[in-house]
Amino acid sequence: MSDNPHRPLTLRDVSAASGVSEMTVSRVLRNRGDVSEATRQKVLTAARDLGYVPNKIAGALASQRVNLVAVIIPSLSNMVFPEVLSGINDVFEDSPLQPVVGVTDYQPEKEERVLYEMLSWRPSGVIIAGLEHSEATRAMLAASGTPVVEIMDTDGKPVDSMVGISHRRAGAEMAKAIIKEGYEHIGFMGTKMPLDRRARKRFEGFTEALAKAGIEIEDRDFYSGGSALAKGREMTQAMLERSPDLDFLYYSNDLIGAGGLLWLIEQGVDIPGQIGLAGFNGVELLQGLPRQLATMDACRREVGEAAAKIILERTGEDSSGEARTITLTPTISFGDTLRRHRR
Amino acid sequence: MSDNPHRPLTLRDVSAASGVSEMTVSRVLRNRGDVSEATRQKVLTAARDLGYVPNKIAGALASQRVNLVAVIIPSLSNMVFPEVLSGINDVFEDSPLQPVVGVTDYQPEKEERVLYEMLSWRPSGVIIAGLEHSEATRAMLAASGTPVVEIMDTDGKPVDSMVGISHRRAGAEMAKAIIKEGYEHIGFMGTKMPLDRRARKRFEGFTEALAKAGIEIEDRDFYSGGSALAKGREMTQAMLERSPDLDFLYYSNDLIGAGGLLWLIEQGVDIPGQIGLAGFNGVELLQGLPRQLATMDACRREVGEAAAKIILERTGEDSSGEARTITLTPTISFGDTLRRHRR
DNA sequence: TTGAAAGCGCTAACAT
DNA sequence: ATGTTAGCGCTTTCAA
Repeated sequence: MSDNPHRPLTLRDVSAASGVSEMTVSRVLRNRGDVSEATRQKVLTAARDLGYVPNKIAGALASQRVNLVAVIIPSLSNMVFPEVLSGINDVFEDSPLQPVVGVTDYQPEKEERVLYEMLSWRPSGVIIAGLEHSEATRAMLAASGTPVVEIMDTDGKPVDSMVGISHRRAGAEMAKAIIKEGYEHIGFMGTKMPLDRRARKRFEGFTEALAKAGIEIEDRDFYSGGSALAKGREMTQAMLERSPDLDFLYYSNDLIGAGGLLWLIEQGVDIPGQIGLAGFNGVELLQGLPRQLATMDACRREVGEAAAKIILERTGEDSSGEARTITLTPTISFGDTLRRHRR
Repeated sequence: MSDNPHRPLTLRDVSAASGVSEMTVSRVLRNRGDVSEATRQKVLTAARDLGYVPNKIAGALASQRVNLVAVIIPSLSNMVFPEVLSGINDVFEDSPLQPVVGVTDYQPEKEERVLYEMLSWRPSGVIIAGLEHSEATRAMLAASGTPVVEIMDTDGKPVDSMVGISHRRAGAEMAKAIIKEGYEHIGFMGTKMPLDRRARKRFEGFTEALAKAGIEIEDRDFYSGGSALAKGREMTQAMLERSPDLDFLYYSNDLIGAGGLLWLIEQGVDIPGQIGLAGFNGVELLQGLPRQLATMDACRREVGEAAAKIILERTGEDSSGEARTITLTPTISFGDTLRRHRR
């Protein structure tokens, strides 16, 4: 109750227990330099017996090397980012690097705080979602002295490297496909998230491409909160009551699209004849619906992998590679809700 | 190209720029001790102008205090853990603590590695999923000298604190509800994951409760990989072809249950009259299906919140509170697939 | 192959 | 209210 009952073990303890200098113990534990097999075993045994866990805080301070990579994303509840993370994880799996995740809830101020907090641990790299950041955030990224990869979007100028798709172009491609299939009366549904810049870019690309074909969106609606599937249902019903002439519904994400799809099936609507549908993201989870929703893959896993690889290559011994830009190309999957031939 | 072109800033730089001692700069930046408003401003201005970001590695080493909490979970791709995380995040939101997430993919050896890695950063607390760990993992947890909360399960003996539900009991409760509603010919479908101990405990609780009523599971099947919704569909079809007399299907998770539900609806099966269905998890995402699947909430968010609160209270100035056990009680939601009255 | 000394950037503890 | 000194636990560098 008086003296430290549980002082954490240090190299010194292992050194004492094994009769080997701290320095040599350190070498053994890091597999650095030449150590005789005999002392090696002595040290390893002592460390194991004591249950010694090295202190990376001290190690990092002394060596000026940190194996942490900051990963900053807007959300986890959203199917998309976990998949990016899993791509990152896979690439770092057999490297010394370790991702540390921070979540911003799509709030620029929170992004700023989270980044500051993470930079204070002097990570070896930063992977951050999006290209739009506060002035201060951009300044911190630029001054961080560590490779930065902005992901998920390539419509803009990165601080350093970037990996993603063009959401403008994704929206435009979908618009072209819809037009090509002969649909003309188009409605749009999305989330009420002014801060989701990527969704907005998609929408802009979409409307611009329609405009070029002389088509305008005839109805639109935005939701926030609640279960996406249920919202998709409700919004679809409401929109079709309001605008019964629509022949195509473009949803900003697959989940609300699926809700709409389920409702339309129940109503006995002919899909994709009477009404066509498309979502966005290529959510694998939805394979197994009565019909496959048309969608466009956001290349989430590939984005994560590519970003992690960039950090890896710019962190290696040689290091200092150039800033890179990788633009992935999403492909449309037509599913059963976007017909392939004109009527 | 020769001299450090980008030496990270230190307190010393801020000290020099502001003409205030390092110690006082440190005090200002941490809001500790009395500092005159005048010097305070000088320091803050200098720090901001330089773009100084404190080095927490050095800070942590010097103060022997780390505001990191290790959170170790099996998976992110699975709807359930992100929700636990978000509960944890919320509680830590306005505290100095910061969660750091590690993923084990349900592999005990990976759990061991991840824990070791995280303990080497000397976190202020550990939140780890499950009660079953390797010998070495338990030893590390016990010796960590930091509060440990094992979450999601309370069927077993914790190293320190635990928060969760009894999966045995959850399985048993569902069995009782099914029996009470008059179903007698029961099939089970789940994931082929011997390492998901919680799913297994649910299954055991389920079969034991059935056995007490003299009922045995008449068919069972397990899947791995692929889209859960699609698998639920396929397995359900296969099982009913094999065992056409079944009148109830219990699924180990909501997603495969939803797949089964969709298929049965398409087949025009009378639900819950001819066949009843239930899943597990209370996945909010599924609100919006044509029918609401009966399920049982795993209290994911609450578990995360409670665990974070335990860490918080045991980390506070007073600290050292006792180990705690919190058993949450999941409730059945009957939805539209588990009838409320006997035929 | 092994060891000794110095110091990473910060904060605790003690002056003043 | 501010400054000084020592040292956190490790690694780097240099010496033996």
